[in-house]
Amino acid sequence: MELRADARHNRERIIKAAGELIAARGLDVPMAAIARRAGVGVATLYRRFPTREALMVELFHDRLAVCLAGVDAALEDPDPWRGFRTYIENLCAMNAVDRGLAAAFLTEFRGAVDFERERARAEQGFAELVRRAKAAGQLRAEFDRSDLSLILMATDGITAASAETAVAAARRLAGLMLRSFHTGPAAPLPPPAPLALYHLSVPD
Amino acid sequence: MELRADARHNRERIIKAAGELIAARGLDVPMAAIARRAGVGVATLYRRFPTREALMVELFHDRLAVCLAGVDAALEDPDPWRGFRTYIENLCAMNAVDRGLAAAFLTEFRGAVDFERERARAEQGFAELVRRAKAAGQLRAEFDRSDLSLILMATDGITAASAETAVAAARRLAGLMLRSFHTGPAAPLPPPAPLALYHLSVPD
DNA sequence: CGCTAAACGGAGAGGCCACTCCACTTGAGC
DNA sequence: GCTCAAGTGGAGTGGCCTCTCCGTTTAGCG
Repeated sequence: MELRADARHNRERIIKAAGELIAARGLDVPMAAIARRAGVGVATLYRRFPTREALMVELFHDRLAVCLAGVDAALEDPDPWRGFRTYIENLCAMNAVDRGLAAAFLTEFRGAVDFERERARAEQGFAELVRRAKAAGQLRAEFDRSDLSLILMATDGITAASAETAVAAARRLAGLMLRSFHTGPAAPLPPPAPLALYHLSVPD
Repeated sequence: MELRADARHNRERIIKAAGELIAARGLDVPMAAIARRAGVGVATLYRRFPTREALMVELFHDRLAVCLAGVDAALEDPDPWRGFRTYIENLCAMNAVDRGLAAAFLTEFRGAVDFERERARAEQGFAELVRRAKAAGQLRAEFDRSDLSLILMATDGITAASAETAVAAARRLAGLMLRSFHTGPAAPLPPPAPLALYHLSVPD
């Protein structure tokens, strides 16, 4: 069934608003906040996306497309290690900026078949990236598929803790990981990131 | 003012319950759940700890003591690198098991002076550990104070994502970090951890 | 235009949370 | 063992969240 023009318009505004909010504030932004930012009522939001999860699938779809594009770009690099490295670096950088990106890569949606197919494709491309870098003798054999998840989750932990310095910290983390997985001499590290502590005021 | 015997008893039960719950389920367990597990009413909990933060300070105190003890133990190791390495490894391992530990190290309590003093002491001890390991030429000069926070936050991200495999993943992460900061030849890595994806069911 | 199905928004139901109030119970000093 | 301040538990309050109901508005077709 075709959506009416105004409905289609609102749908796009919702997706845009949700994307911005999730990128900035994390996955658990209230639905009401999304609706407000999109300039629609909550009912409209729920009519278009019957559950919170449905909205997430839609959002993650775009993120996943970005990841996939990154893999393809990396595969075109004639230098397998450089391809691998810049892919990891970019992924970490994007993850630090958009707090919904890692989730797109890391959550399995039971029932969203086309989403799952696309993710499988991204994983396959990444596997090829890994294979080539290993074959070139630049990526240690120790690198495991699961290490990508490890890196992503670790970056998540950093961005969750300190949003301001997240990009710098994520960059440094990526540098550390890459150095550890690289066979060659240690590459220079991105500068340390001044990570702030959480603050808690304890009243008397 | 002295607490009555029953009150003191309940206070201890509350601390015990809160510690167990936070270790297992993270920092945001409901106060009611803590009270239930301690076998007391919520009012009792709040009478003893007027705010959630007050309870946290109490809990973090113990955790911090553990960290401090670890630093002292590490300082006694005649091999500075081994001291540094095992300290990081232990910290990551403990952090993977107790989801409140990193928070103890990473949150600043305005107004809880003795807590802050103790944390400063832990940081100082760690700085000495770093100094020695660097002086021995085993820890790269690149290691920065903030990198400890980085490691802790990264471990947090991993344990938050997948509790079951957290210890294995934390171990591997620690291995990766240490390898990256070590001057010598690459040490073997802990085995990869099979990180599960998040699951989200999307209804039709 | 005018009609109507489609789309809309806001009020509200229901759940979970932190935190409080108060009528009842009990430890411990005499 | 009496007394009563100290201690207690559970019901209640108000806030925030997800998701629904329903009276009103509007796009778009003839």
